[in-house]
Amino acid sequence: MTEEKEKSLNFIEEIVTEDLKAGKNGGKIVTRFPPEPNGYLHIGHAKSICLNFGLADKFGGETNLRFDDTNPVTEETEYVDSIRADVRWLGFEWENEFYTSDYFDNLYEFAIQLIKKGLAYVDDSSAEEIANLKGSPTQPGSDSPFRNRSIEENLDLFQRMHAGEFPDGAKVLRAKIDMANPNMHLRDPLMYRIKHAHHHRTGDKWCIYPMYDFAHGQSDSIESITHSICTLEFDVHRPLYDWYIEKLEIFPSHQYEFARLNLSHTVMSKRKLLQLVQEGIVNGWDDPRMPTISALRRRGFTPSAIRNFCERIGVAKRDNLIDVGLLEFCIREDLNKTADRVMAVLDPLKVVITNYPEGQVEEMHVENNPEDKESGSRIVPFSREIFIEKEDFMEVAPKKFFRLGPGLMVRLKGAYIIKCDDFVKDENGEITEIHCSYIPESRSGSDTSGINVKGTIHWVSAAHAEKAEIRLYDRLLIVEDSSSVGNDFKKFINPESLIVIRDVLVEPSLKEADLGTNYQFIRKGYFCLDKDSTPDALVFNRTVTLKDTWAKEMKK
RNA sequence: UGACCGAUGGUGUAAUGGUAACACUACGGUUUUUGGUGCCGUCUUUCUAGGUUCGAAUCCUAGUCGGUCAACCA
Repeated sequence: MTEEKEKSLNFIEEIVTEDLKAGKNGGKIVTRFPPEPNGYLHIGHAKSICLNFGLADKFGGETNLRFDDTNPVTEETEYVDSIRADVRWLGFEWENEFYTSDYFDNLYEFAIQLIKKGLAYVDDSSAEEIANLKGSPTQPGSDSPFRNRSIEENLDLFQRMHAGEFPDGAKVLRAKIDMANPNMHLRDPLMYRIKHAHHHRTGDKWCIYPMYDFAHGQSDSIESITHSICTLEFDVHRPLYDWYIEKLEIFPSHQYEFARLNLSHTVMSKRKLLQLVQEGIVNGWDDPRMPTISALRRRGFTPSAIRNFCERIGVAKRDNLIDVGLLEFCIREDLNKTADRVMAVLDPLKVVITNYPEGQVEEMHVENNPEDKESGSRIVPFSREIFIEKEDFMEVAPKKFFRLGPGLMVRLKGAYIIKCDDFVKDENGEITEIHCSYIPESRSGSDTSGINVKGTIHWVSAAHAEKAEIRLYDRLLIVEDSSSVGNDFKKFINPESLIVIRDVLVEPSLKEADLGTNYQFIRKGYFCLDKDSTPDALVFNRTVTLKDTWAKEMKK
């Protein structure tokens, strides 16, 4: 019985389904992911990546990775490399790797064609003059004095622009459409500008570069992209996208727009992210507080959790603000099933088990993951002196406190039940040490004591523990919707977005921790080794906390 | 004061003229050697006003609210 429930399609999948049914494009579907290599990919890009590659996967098509590199002054190879790595890490493989700059010759030829058709002209106006004549959304623009040059003159001028005869900004090539069109993008948009700049791929071959609008649709067309998917703000560009394709009489790619991802408690714009990096508010693009793919990776997120998140948030056209809690849910859901459990004590309190023989060490076999029976077990040494969390002991315990306090009993995870007999305070009234006795018959796995305890706590053996540094990460901003505070977002950085704890005590097995392996520190959250870690100085990042209903209860 | 896009629980997303549902959140219960996980349950929804129709979240009209558009950026 393969009774799979028909999952409803998003509106783009519906369009594709209909196109396929109608036999459009010979039953083929080709998409593309077109980042500009001027920054790092973030979770919003992941949504687009999952959409584009997912569509091709689902309908038997192909997806190209195309670097939209038409602006030589902002684009760099460093970004190309990081983007490639991020897309692969997310689990996608592209059919072709292309660059808009691959098409500079074609684009130049397209421009000549439009000039010859009397649909493009060279304008000597300055940027300011062009802006002034453009009008405003509510006010029609007016024609440039250069609008009616002859085809011959335009051809000559454009070729001389190409040949490098003019300085930057002296002239532009514009499409001749309609200066009074209610759509600003149709008011004789710029096609080419002069930039005597070195390009990361074409070097110094060109001194004129095409604008986005004159490059994107034609690049789609050259690659026979059937469904060109972009975000909502390009909706107003679509008439122009179609205009170029129509006038050039080339393969009719079509553009479809969806609402970009907005995530709560963070910023997503490249400009703002760059600001955080440049002003040292975070420690680079992969600072685990950033919403970039590289940061999420470093923080311990998995590709499948991110893909799952992108699936859950859906695809539609209305503006949205996704609660980062959903992303946290997705990573917990994944890691719960896959991450091995280990023990680490973040805020240690010494426990002496007074009736346990001095010098004795027992090797406890502790299961790695109760959710995965295949995961086996590991050995954790137990001895007379151990450390537990300070917060797991209270001198005066409230009624439902299932942990340690005078006379109270708990199970030490994977070991014995202990009972608190006494505790030691220093001159400040601070509890420095507690004394317990253990129940020898209660050893985990062979418990004949018949004692039932409510609480189980984690611990590490004092003589065997490793020291580590732990970095606790939390949401970047204290405001939900960063768009509500605009450029003031830096005033809302969460002061607790990063808390470093040194001298954390972790169980000895973590000495062998690998980069890229996720762990659950029992009762504390999911962690992974950070790249700053060395064999002598372990560093772990907290990916996300565990759900903590007790903490919630205490807040009431 | 123009053009375009949008509006379904707290947050997202479905329902494609025929019983408004799914996930997350919140809250309760249960299980548990993680106050984790699992399982069960509860709360909460069609922007407004007209119209078409036997029947409207869905179609039409108007309004309201939100977003986008005036870079030689993409």
